[in-house]
Amino acid sequence: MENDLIMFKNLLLQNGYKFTSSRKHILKAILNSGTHLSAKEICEKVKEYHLGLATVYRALKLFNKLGIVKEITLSDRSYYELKLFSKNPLHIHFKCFKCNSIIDIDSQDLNLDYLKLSKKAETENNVEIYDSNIMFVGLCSKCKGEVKCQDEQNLEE
Amino acid sequence: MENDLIMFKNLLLQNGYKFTSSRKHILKAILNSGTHLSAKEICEKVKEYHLGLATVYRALKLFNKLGIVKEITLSDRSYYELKLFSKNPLHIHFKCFKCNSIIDIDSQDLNLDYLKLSKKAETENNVEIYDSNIMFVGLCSKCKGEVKCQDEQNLEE
DNA sequence: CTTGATGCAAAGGATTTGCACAAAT
DNA sequence: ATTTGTGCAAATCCTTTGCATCAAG
Repeated sequence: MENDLIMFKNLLLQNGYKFTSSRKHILKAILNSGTHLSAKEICEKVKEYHLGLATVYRALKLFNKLGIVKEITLSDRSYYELKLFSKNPLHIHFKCFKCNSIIDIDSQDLNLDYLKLSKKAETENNVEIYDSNIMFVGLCSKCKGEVKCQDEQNLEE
Repeated sequence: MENDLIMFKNLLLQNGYKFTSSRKHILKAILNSGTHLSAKEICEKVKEYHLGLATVYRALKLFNKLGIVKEITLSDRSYYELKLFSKNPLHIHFKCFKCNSIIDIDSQDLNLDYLKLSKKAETENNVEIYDSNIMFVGLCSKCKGEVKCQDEQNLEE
């Protein structure tokens, strides 16, 4: 079992939760994907083990509570991505309204600015910030020039 | 009729949409509130005119398309707030996970930083940013010290 | 063994849609 | 007159829950 998985196992056990095979498979799916997945997508990735959607949701909720994954909500769906032990614990998301793709904006520079902004907001407003989300919406580099696009729906409407 | 309303009327007409009394009432409700409202809350505010929820949703979707309102999504609900002609077209939201209140963080300073961040992301990633959302999650100043809170649900769980 | 976890199906809540009717241009 | 908008209820989609059963510690 990979190192990360062992850490997650301990984290669960230390908090009084069981490290079941369902949870292991779900965790592995998220670990291996390296991106944000919806509950349904995760269910797809582990379908060989026949886990119910409800189980996936319950596991994700738990992982979110333990800080293992981060939930990002978008219009009407939620996506989950690795948060703990991730190489990029903090990052900015960009959503293209034309092709609907979501990309991670990762630059040392931007993340630093982001962090600074967060700290400033914290002190200026006398609040305690535990988490934050930034989502930019616009046209991705591919769609900027194109007239046609993989998802025409948003254009026509 | 207020000035803003006339502008909205023209905006609708110029785009081939009708300026119906339903739309007027919904628009006024948003204008007068000065904050973010859910579809249901808006429906409540205009209940004297007996508009169906579906009508409210349809109007909000249209207003969003025309850039009149901004849709912000949170966990599983959507909220709508004035965007066009608003005094604060861009601002940072903060959500307290204890009392669930959402507050607008408005400071010249922070918004400037935010804008800079957005511009930098745009050039660095070769994308076109049309809109953006920042949401911080944590403890508001009221809840920071308190043990008890108006919404206990989130504590117990 | 004991308690927490799972599967299934049913419930829930937000949003959308089909259709006949009403209202704006 | 036409075309777009509305109301209602039904349909959808994502997510949660109840309950009997199963498996981890």
